[in-house]
Amino acid sequence: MRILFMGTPEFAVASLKRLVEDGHEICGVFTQPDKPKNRGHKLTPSPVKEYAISQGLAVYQPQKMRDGEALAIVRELAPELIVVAAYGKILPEEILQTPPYGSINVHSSLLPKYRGAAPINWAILDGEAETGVSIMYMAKELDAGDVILQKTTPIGPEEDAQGLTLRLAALGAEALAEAVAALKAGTAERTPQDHSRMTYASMLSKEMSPVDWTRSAHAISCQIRGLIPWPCASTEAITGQPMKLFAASETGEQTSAKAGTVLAAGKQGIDVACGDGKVLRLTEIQAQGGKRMSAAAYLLGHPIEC
RNA sequence: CGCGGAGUAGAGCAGUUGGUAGCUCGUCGGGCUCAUAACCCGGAGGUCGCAGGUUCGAGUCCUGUCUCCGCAA
Repeated sequence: MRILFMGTPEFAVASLKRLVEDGHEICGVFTQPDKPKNRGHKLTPSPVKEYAISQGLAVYQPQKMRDGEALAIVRELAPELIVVAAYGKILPEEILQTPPYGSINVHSSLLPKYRGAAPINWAILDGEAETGVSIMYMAKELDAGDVILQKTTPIGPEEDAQGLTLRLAALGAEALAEAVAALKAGTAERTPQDHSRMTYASMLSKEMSPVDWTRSAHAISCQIRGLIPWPCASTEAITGQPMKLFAASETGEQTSAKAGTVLAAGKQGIDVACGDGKVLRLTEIQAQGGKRMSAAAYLLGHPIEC
């Protein structure tokens, strides 16, 4: 099938790659314009752009979607189908309706839950037991279109958002391949979402980082895992300075110590008392100006008395 | 040229006003113990990111360069 692909981050690369490998004709790739990122404000191309170029695909990076220019490009490319995966721009209906097969989206949640920008993170933050991917037709309202198919996967008790993103990217590519095949065969289903059950996964922000130790050990574990790789949970409870938290495990032990108290610091990690009387063991951390490292390694150079 | 921090043993860190390179852990050998992530004794392991410069002498001061990290985006 002749497909126009739109996507930006690493998550979208898996889907684009699958379409290429399945032998579809990718007539063009839309991705966000290169942005000044990192130190030194270096102009950085998106992962999708890098992959597209490596495959010799035509890349388009329109600044605006509504000034007519993007629409003109789409009409000229004349795709049979538009596939969108984490593109990061809202597309006007004129564009969505241009291809004969319409426009479909790879979304990393079980719609109607977690519409919006950060569905993977919020599924973990909320302590969900499972999540998945949805392939749906794109509608005017964000992530509200009819669903073609979904795939479900359990969330591991120690899994963080970064690892889950990788798994969902692969699962999404798999689902996308099936959906495109079904569309081509004319057997694609079309199930409207139950809009009364929809939830919205808002963008993450740094304000979500500080750990409130009066919450339960499990809730804090979810917070740590859900905010990786950005903005990351942080606490000043250990040294008085903000410290990023990358991994922790619930020990199951009970304590009567006040929430936020450091109970022990050793090879296994740093044990901190939580609000529900349980103990959370921090195992991977990053001090200011330092690298991400195991709690044990950190303690070798920064002894903690307790 | 957005602001700032850091490169020293396998890992994490210290190193004062330039003067024999240290600590904790790990590792290797030996000992103790019913046993252990415990304890005791001993050993190995570093061109101090790289390249120049100042000096009798540079981990330390100066210049350049590479890499990494935090903030900001």
